Amino acid sequence: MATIYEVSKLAGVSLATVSRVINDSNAVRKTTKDKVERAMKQLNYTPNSAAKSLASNRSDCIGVLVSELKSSFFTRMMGAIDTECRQFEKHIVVTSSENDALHEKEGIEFLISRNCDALILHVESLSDEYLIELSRGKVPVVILNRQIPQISDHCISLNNELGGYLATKTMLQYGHRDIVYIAGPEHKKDAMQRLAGHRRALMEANIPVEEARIFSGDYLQSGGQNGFKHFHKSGLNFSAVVCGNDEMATGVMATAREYGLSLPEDLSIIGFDNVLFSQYTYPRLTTIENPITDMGKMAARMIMENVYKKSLGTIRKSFEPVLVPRESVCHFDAQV
Amino acid sequence: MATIYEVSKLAGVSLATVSRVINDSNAVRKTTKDKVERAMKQLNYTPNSAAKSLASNRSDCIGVLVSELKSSFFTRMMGAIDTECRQFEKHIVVTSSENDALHEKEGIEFLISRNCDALILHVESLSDEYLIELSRGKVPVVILNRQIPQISDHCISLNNELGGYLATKTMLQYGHRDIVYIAGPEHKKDAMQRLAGHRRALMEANIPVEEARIFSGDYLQSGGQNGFKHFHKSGLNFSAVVCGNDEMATGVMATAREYGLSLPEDLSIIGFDNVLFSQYTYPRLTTIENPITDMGKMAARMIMENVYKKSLGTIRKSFEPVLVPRESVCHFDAQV
DNA sequence: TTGTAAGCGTTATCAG
DNA sequence: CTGATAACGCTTACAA
Repeated sequence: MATIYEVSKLAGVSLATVSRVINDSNAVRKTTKDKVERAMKQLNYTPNSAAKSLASNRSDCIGVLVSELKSSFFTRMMGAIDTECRQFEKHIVVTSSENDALHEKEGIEFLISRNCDALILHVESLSDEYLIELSRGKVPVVILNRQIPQISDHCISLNNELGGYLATKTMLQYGHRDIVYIAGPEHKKDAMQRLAGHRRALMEANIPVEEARIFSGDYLQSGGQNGFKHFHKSGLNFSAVVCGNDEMATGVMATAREYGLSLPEDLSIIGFDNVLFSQYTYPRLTTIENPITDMGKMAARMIMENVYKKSLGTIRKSFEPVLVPRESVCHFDAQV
Repeated sequence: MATIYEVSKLAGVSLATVSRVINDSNAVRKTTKDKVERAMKQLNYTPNSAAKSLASNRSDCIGVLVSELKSSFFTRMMGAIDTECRQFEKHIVVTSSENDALHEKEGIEFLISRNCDALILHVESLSDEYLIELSRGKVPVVILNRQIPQISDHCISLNNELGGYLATKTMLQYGHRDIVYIAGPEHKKDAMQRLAGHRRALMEANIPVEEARIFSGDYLQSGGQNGFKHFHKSGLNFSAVVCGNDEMATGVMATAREYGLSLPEDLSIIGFDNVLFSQYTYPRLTTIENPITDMGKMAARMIMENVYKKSLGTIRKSFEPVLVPRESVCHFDAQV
């Protein structure tokens, strides 16, 4: 590998000048710049990123921590981040925490020890306090999919409450009155916000909010299965089930069929997130779009702007979900 | 950030000694080791990875290039690689090429310029020649999901032919004789191997291989849709369709329903890969397992062994697919 | 077992 | 606009 030194010798200039043309900092006379560039090409020179990093105290790398790597949800997010970063020659170092606070902390330390210039975090278990503390530290942090008031300028978040509202509102508009809700885990903020939106929609429609019509699931397919069984056993009457996410919605689908219901005629189901497979279910799942790719993109842009001083257009920090109408919800009238 | 120099001063030893305890190389007397470790803890010291990298010419980072980031297939692979790497304090730098040769080449150069110690590649468009050339170069390479005879010791691959054989064999065992096949793109090796397996199964059953019963799809849902329509229009009789992958299988499912068939009674369908959503379809998709996580893990291990000289157990380089029986295939007799 | 000192390939601060 | 030269924080012969 050729070094900057060899380039400078071949071009007949000093190290400093070569460095300048590499980073096109300062003004360099066009002719010398050409000379240097020719030399670089001739030697097939590529800068050594470690040396660069050591000298400049910048790694041009952005750490991304996601709570789990296996879900397609996170993949979309990462893809968006990577695409955005590569446009500016930055790269991402990815790691995942298996969804518990200890691993999340470890992941963060790991990324920091890697000299990442900034961090994009999608964490669920870590406390607000820890994140507030972290964001006061040296490495810039963007927190995805979470709203922490004290550091809201570091946060990119989705209006989950509105999403929950929309989901239930949709059911109401389709004429459903007997609705049950399968919520995500109680310790997850987004789950509780989605549930709050559900409550608001009911109240707005003057339908009493009965706790017996709310089941606390786990955001996994099993949550939907258990939720459906729970409500079935309870003897409650219901024509529609609103789910905290798509995974649980598929669980409901599968279990409802086991119990002999046909979908969507006997039961309307709505999910949340619009994950990839929601369009592969049958009937295709009506759901609420979670604009995670846009959010990822904005996270990357925030860093480009704040850390690397690139100026891009405006940066959006709060996102609103919209309905994705498909076939898993149908009019109550159409049901027997 | 504390440096190794401050640690050495506090501990009253030389730089070299501190370095030794960090890398627990050579023997260091227990008492001095303790002294140094205490100093490190006290100063909250973490090594600067750029400096380490520059001095040692090692980055402790492994570049991973996948052809696309958005599919859940690749996520599983990456998750497995990451998990394995972190056990040895290595990390992965991920990037994606949008599935064309130019981007794949760029991605590789990008990773190399990042001083990755090794590369794990899942590429489809790049030629064998390029990869052979690359693997003769300086940075060690592992090629996932592809078999190149000249450099087979760099390759971790799946027996796709066997998978294709198993898929069709399954249909035969369920009594189907009128089978059509929707293949992946002709320029993809794995697609052609799977198809070859299909052919072998038919021949073994003394069923003539008719080219009219093979459709060339695109590995996407649309491939399944087009394939089904094609066969439907052709007037061919068929009770079973074997698909080159799961995405196309879902396309067939959706389109068959549009045409009024009920599944699986009117049509048996089998996929390939066992991607996440294949268990969310209805009926749940019978498919062939692609052990991509195990393959990813082995790729990581190969590097741990060859590059970082960790010795792990035996490393498996070739994998065999197995059937994942679910409900999308049923006995021909059961069909009307 | 420990210390000394010469790099590793850049960037950045001064002068000029 | 360009050139010396000192960092940057660590590894690694080589000595002791």
